[in-house]
Amino acid sequence: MATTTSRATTSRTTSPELVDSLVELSFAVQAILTRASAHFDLSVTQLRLLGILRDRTPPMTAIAEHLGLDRSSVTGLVDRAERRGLVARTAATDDARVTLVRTTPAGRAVMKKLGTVITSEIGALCRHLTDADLDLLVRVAGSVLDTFPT
Amino acid sequence: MATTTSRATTSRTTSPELVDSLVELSFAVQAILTRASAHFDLSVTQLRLLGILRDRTPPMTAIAEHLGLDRSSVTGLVDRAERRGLVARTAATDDARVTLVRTTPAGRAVMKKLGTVITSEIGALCRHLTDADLDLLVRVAGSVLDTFPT
DNA sequence: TATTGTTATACTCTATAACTATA
DNA sequence: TATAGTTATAGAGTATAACAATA
Repeated sequence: MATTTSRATTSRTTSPELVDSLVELSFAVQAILTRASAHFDLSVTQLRLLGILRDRTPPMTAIAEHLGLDRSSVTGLVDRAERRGLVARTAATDDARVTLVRTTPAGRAVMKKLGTVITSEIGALCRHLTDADLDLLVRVAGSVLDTFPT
Repeated sequence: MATTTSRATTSRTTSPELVDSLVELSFAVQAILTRASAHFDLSVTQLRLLGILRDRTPPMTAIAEHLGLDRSSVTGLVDRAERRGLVARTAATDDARVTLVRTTPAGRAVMKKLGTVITSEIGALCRHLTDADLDLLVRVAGSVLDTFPT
């Protein structure tokens, strides 16, 4: 399966090293996010929710699409965040079916603190990289994400 | 925040771009793992369990340490995997308290297929990178992981 | 009829606390 | 006493199916 005798010029084999590197790196970053969020009694999903609401006030359905979740899952997610005073539901004025979600001041305060912690931990993760490697990492990661169908 | 007038020579500020790049990249990889695992009715946690057992037959406690979970969580994890015929518990001969976990042929077959899918998807994620950038990514990711206290 | 959001239900994942068996 | 593993319990996260309200 790894060896293709005749293949298009645009195709190439993917090395096991690349797969392992990216997968392990993603688990390392996720571990940082999990630990930092837990410090504020949040799950990574709650962190992502607050991240989405940082500069938006989207309908429930838009949140579901962003997170790749079913709408019913987002109902519970927002329920729990709202119960803790981190977000608030508001009715849309133009369409009575739509519920908009926004962060509360408490939610924004938590995100600000969390951002500081996460930045520090990511910095520690990369502490042995040269400045040149850091720049390249940002460029390459950005290049990957730009062409990734989210 | 970006300008620090007095700081140690070993310290440096971490750019928001670096944090965003690594976090988003990790979510992209996790999304691939989630989708690929779901294709075989597995969670990412079950995938990690099978990954650990690829070349080991560890005690329950070792699995818990590897995954950063409580031992009781691993009990349920292995229960569900065993119920599906993917792993099997065996008694250790030297210490009657210890339970060893191994993959079954069915578990190894699933992992083989999953590996193919994941490799393909990671390859697609990186399809726009040059060969030089791929090498860089592997080298930098490896460098980060080598110095990361897992 | 189609869309938005919720509810009911069920399963996985996870932790804490208490327990059993063994060392 | 200490360690390995399980059980009981509780809660978060997720999906499917059915539903109400609105478009």
